[in-house]
Amino acid sequence: MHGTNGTGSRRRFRNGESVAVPVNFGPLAHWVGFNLRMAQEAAFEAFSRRSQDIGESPGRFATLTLIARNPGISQTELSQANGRDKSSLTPVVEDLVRRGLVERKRMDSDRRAYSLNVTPAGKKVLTMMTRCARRHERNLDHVIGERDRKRFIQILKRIAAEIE
Amino acid sequence: MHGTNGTGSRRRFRNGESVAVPVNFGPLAHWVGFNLRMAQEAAFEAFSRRSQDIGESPGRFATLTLIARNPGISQTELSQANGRDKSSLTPVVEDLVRRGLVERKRMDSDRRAYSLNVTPAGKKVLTMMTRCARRHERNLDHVIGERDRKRFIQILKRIAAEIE
DNA sequence: AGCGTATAGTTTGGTATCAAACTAAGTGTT
DNA sequence: AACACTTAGTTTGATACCAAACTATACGCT
Repeated sequence: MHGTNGTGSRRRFRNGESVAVPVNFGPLAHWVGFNLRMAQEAAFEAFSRRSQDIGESPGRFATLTLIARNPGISQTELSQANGRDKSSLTPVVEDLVRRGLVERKRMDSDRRAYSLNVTPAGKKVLTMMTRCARRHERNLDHVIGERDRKRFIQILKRIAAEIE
Repeated sequence: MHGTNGTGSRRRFRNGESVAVPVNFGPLAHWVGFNLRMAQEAAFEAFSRRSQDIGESPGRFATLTLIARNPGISQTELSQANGRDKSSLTPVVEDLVRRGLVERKRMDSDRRAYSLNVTPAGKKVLTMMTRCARRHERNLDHVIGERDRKRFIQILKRIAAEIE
């Protein structure tokens, strides 16, 4: 950090002197939408850095966890649970299969659908990813504070479920 | 809504009957990162739909507000306040200028930098966008609940500022 | 069985984003 | 003044995503 000044100030000239002037966020400062985005991106970015250490991307993590917890899940079900369009999943699953972390076979009951399962190799990777995610979560917990945590998550869940 | 079932269940056969089986989210259910992402995306998506009504994109909104509140701000300062890379801003500002909502001129003090200002036409658009955003916020407030709102935003701000 | 409709997954086209390389202008040191 | 270094903004290349069009099954109705 040298030339950067976070997200909170800018340089302006005021009677011949360069001084730090705080950025005026106007109504954004009090609005949920804006702060939700900033928080999400900061958290994502932090997790991204962490998961680089084990050579994985954050997007793979939720996907692999959901497959592991729901053996035989289809891609459409998976995409819904994961909150992404099914078309976004195509390259992700392709990659996981190519790397031998996930096995994919046609369902007997519906030959259109695939049945996804985590392989033993996938389970090993998932264990590492989970450890990494837990460290990240501990970090978040620390920022949030133990007594607000539960309530905070509840509100997030309500927003995801109820907003229209 | 017909074939969809939200993000909470999947169809499975169990003794000859197709029944709804809840998706198992495993540790994701209790983790901040995952829920933060789901909430942010739901809120963004809702705001996206709203701002379509007035023919604008959500990304333009924060940008225009920040320029209006900080006349003469430079693109780099703006990108930092907005939490985006400066290169992401190039096409956005280009578009706002092209549509006559923002005026851009070189700074006298530094000929590399641009000085951004909202035009009268831009102010008109911003007024509409703000009204639209306020409706969205009222909706979020309703989901969050008035007594938790302040604390909730505080936590979001802390995450954005303190996570590493 | 045959026809129309619905569904699972892929493909395609477009947008938003970042990171790194680049250009042009500013700053500092000698 | 010459040189290296920094900084503002753009360009380029890559990734992640969505929405709509598409292909192939599957289902439902007659």
